[in-house]
Amino acid sequence: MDCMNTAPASSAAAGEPRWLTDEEQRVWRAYVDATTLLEDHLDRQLQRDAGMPHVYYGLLVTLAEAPRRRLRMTELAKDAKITRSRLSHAVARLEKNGWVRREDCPSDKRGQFAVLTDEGMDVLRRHAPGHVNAVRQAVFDRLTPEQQKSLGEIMGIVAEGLQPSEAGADLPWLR
Amino acid sequence: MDCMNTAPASSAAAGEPRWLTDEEQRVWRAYVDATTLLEDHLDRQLQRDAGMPHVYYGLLVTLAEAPRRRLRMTELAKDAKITRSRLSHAVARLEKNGWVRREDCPSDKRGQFAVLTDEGMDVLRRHAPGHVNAVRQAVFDRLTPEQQKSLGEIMGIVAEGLQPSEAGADLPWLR
DNA sequence: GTCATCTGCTTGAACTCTCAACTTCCACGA
DNA sequence: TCGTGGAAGTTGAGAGTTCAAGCAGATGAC
Repeated sequence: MDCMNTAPASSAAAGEPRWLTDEEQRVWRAYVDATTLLEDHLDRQLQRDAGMPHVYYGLLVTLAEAPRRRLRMTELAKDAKITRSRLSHAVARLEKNGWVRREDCPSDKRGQFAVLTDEGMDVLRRHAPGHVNAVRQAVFDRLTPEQQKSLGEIMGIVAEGLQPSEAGADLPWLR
Repeated sequence: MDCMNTAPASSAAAGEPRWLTDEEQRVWRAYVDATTLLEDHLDRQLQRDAGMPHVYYGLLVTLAEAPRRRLRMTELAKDAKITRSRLSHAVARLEKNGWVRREDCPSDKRGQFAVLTDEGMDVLRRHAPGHVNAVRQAVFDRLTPEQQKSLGEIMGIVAEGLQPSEAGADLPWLR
């Protein structure tokens, strides 16, 4: 049985679901395979060379790009597309490494800044080339310019659809 | 500083790395965001409705598609693009749920089959519609046919490049 | 002011994943 | 018939993630 494709013998109560066609299924399989392999590949590369998983590296990059190399926890979580809980644990770990430090927010006593330390910046500088290289080899070097453009558009659309409403985030009454 | 883009002040020893252009960077960011959000979304949906993460669901699907609903552990790991270790743990868990059972391989005493049970099949039948629906909503309903085709091609290329040499797997002397 | 509610962030427990052994068995050559 | 090396699979410990609960400070109604 093909559980993405074939309709079950007896149709479900909630109306016949729209199964994936064979072609859609091939696309989906390719997507799942590629993302699994790639995330695994990058995690392994960064873990080996820089001693942290890909997500953590992304956090450091985001901080490096932020003004004064600091971001409120919630902001950082939003940028990195992870939960605040996950971020809390992650920052705790990065703090142990000395790559990030927490600072209290003066204007809101509940608030915390995650701040990239100089040491964290160094780690980034040291390992950025290796990471970029891995990304290049796995993705950009294999795609034509048109495919790269396409990929960007497609992923933009998918991300857009899953964002907790980026646009209109300050217009909650419209949701 | 922009650690995927900007060259550091002092060039690295191993030759100047080829940094990502602004455009490449936008594409990569979109990719990471979309895949993070989507995997998270699917994990959450399946965890809530079916009580298992997306990867585990994928294992059940793969087994369901296999002849006699069974696959050698190594085969299953290869199909699902995960390590044998990870699979071992996963199957242990699925076995506890009664969705998969292990069987000895008669021709190779080291070998194990993972077999999808009837109960496992039922779980799949019950929750396939919800999952397909989630995938549709997040991906296919948002893309034009051309974009879907593109996505399939691109992901195929990326996956191909990261496979432990699918083609030539039986020609190890060429590696 | 004060109470209820909301927001920002953290915590601990349960679960999952990784990595490096380790066990068992197969294959093959001397 | 031994080894010896490789393959199949598992294991345990440590790291990472999730989920629900929790605390403390902000906010708004009255």
